[in-house]
Amino acid sequence: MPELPEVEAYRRLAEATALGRRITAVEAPDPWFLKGGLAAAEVVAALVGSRLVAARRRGKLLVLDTDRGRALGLRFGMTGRLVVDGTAGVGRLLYTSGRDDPGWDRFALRLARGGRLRVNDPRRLGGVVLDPDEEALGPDARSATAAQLGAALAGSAAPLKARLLDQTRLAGVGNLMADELLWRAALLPTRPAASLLPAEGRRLHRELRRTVELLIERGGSHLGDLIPHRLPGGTCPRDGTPLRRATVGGRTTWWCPSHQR
DNA sequence: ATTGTGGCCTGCCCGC
DNA sequence: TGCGGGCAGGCCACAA
Repeated sequence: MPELPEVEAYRRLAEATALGRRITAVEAPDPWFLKGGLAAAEVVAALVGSRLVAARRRGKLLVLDTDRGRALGLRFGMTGRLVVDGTAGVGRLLYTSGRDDPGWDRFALRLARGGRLRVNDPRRLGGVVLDPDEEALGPDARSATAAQLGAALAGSAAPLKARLLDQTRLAGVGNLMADELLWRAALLPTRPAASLLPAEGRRLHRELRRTVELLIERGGSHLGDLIPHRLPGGTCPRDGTPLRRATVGGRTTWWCPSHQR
């Protein structure tokens, strides 16, 4: 599903194909997809006639800046895909259809010379905002320093995984990447966030950086080494131990009871 | 403030 | 063969 690696792929797609192009029209057929009471007419007034000048990402939020100072914020939920001129930002997403049904196009920008930038989202869990509050998000997981990661975990009795998923503390880690990261860092998801020893904190930061880069390179949050084994009967690909499954931080969580401590 | 829970959304998969 | 129930998780509202 769209976590940091997928949204980074969307960002690169938008940057490569849409920058410099003028917005000629806005298609907003689904009022539900416009968040915070936003009206389609407001989006039209803010964007039509302007030109896309930057494609940025913070966590799972994609921000498209225009030359008139307004910014479009796109969220992809669990099943949202970005498609520009018929080219999709990623191949497959886990937990969703492989089809590209036009009826699932929830929002689109028509671009000069006949192109289209659209969000195709079967489950409608994504959304659109104008001038998103980027400061409400924590530091981006790709560039977070060890000190920033430490601050995100400090003083918290919540499960480590819950804190990693808290987008206001650290932006970009979703459920699949959290399981992959903790498996690689050999840390139990249920550990109190503030219980990490200094060496464990350094290890978590090192594995966060590595995991994010690896999954961006592979092209998806579901392309980790643990993820294929997150199934009933699955075993740890490192040591063969049967994986455990439970709900942690409100999400289905899989881990190796042997090497994750 | 912190932490946990439930609901939203809907395509897909499993068992009957 | 069709049907119904459960499942997936990002995000938000709400409660304790």
